Amino acid sequence: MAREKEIPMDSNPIDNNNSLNPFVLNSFTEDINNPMMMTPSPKNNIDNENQTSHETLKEIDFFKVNNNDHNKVVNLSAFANDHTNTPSLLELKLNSGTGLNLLTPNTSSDQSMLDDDGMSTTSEEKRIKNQMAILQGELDRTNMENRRLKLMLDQLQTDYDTLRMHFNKVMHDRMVERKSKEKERIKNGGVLVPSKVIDFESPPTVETEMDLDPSSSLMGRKRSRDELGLPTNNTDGASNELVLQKKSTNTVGDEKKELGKEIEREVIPIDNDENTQSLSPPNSYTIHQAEGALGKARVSVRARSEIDMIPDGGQWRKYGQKMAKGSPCARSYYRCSLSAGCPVRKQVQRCIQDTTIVITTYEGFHNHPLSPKAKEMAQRTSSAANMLLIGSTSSNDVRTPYSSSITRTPYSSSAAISISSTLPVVTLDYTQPSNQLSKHRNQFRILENPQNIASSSTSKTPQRLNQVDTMHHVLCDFPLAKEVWAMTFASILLM
DNA sequence: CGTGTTTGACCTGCGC
DNA sequence: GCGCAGGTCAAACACG
Ligand SMILES: [Zn+2]
Repeated sequence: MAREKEIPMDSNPIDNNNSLNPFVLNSFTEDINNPMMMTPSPKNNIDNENQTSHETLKEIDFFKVNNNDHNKVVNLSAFANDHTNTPSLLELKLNSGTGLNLLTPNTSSDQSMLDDDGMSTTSEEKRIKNQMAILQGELDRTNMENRRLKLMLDQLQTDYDTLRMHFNKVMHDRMVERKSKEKERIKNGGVLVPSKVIDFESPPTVETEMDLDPSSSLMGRKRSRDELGLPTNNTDGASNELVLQKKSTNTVGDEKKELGKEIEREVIPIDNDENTQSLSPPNSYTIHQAEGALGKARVSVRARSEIDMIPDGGQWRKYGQKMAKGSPCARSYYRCSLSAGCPVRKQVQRCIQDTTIVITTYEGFHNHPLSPKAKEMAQRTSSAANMLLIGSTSSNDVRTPYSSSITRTPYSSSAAISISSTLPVVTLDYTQPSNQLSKHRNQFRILENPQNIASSSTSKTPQRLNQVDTMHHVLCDFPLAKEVWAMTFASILLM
């Protein structure tokens, strides 16, 4: 079969460093049975490219969407040189989504035809020219479409940046306000905050100390994303500064002990409008973050995976393994080995109830920039999402039926994932289908001080197990832009 | 030889 | 103080 060439569809490919997911105008739907469909499979395409690298200078994947969504998939491969002046042959195949399925004879075969005939007929030339013209027209159209999509991407990015900046500003204002309030409250003695589930559809109460104004926020210290224990997200527009409120959750007697040891972070809903949920954050969630004196942050990720080590772009060195009590599965301890002295650690353990679920818990902040690989991963789908997507079989589509739930446990349970102490854990749960989550929307929970819980349920394993079971309690939903919010939650630890 | 894994020993916090 | 369990250390080992 004659060698194929591909036409450039866009001489201005989207920068791979684009912080948004590199949409891949992926692969045509293949029709193997159609002899006219000469475009090879993606794999073959790559092979072909390797073989003819001098001809096919560049292949660009613009958008990558759900593999199951073939109708929306367009795959464009392109020469980097100016195709408009390329007299050589062309195969352009656009899939059914565009209604295009254009194919012209191979150059060589054309040439041979001409040679065979000696003198080419004018009609033949005209036919070819017509086809070229048609192709050119389609090319132009496709280029226009590419530009339009790229503009949309840029616009999205811009909007996101703007929103983030606004969010940061509001958070900062809140922070100042809350700090002063907090000082006063500490002066007067702390008040215990009971565990409570708040329904956002109910009117807010003063008692909850939650600010339900979507535009409101709290604020905490911000840290470089590169320091995040989780793989950082380097998306320029994704420096999601979330909200933090430092609470005095204890009685005066325990105050000294607890102060500086625990910070409770509350994240306020940005947008509760269902119509804008594609870019909306979870309605709300709260996060206990053990930090302060310990300087630790912790995020637990639940994802279905056959392998224990979910590829998160990080470089980890195993330093220990233990058989957790009551669990047939060993728990592994890893330390970041990207930089000497990096305090970031992670634990990997399979869930007792469902051994297909891998629970990975990250702790601490990196003291170094992340590896290019980790950054790249973060740029593409965000590292968090990348980890989370493991279980959903390779789809990068933000429209996957999987949602993540985010919750936090006031302390780690030995049943599910046991990390020392009573430090709370932020849990990203990507093991449940979204339809199981939807009913819990608009809910979040304020949990009481971990210390209080721990002391109130002393060594009661059943309760602990129960706690783990309810770890699935859904605090938010990610109907569309789950990657965005995975990044957001990953960056919680930056504050 | 550098890096990562394995694994028994050791440390620490907590409950009794 | 003792025992238990989680977490960490570090020597031995494996591997490229
Ligand atoms: Zn690190």
